[in-house]
Amino acid sequence: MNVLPREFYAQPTLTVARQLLGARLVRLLDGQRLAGLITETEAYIGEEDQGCHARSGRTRRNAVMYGPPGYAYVYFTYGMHWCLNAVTEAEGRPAAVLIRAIEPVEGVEIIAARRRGGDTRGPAKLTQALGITGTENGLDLCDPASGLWIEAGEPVADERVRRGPRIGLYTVPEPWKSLPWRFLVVPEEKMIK
DNA sequence: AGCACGATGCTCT
DNA sequence: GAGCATCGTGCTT
Repeated sequence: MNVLPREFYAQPTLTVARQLLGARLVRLLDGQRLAGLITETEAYIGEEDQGCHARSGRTRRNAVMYGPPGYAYVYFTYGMHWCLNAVTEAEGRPAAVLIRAIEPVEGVEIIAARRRGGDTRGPAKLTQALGITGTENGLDLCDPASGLWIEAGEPVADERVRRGPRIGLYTVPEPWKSLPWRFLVVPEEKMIK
């Protein structure tokens, strides 16, 4: 067990988003250890980022983002979905990395049962698979006692990483809408070539 | 394989 | 009252 320390999350958000690829997201649920390797992330950086939930300043919803790094920011959206972020940078600066996809590696059968077909590619799909809801908002990702944490994984080489615009920011103005702040691991089967 | 759309309810103005 | 950091379905190429 090699839990990522708070200093890791205190780094610039783009660095954290890139370095989280390949890391192991672990969830202790009903005494069972569920885990997946992170394969897609997005960075949301400060009140100046018009795609960030903190664009209009601090509210009750986004308060965790203003706190110290290494905590879980879990928000509710579209009337039915929960999404998981890791808070980054110094306390007082609202920034976080949205975890958009994982590849299940532990508790695969349980994950498959919680998610039809075991599909965990999608920010609301992985939270459903791991049983993450508003209850987990504000949990310390650096403390396994919280039941939700991230461990160091296999480093992912630059050749396997793609960057692009963040997903779903339909009404966000440029340049924020198009900044390449999304990071994803190219699937093994598509690497041939 | 890709696009369009409806579901559904919390959060903030 | 408007606006979502989405997902599943159903229909079109």
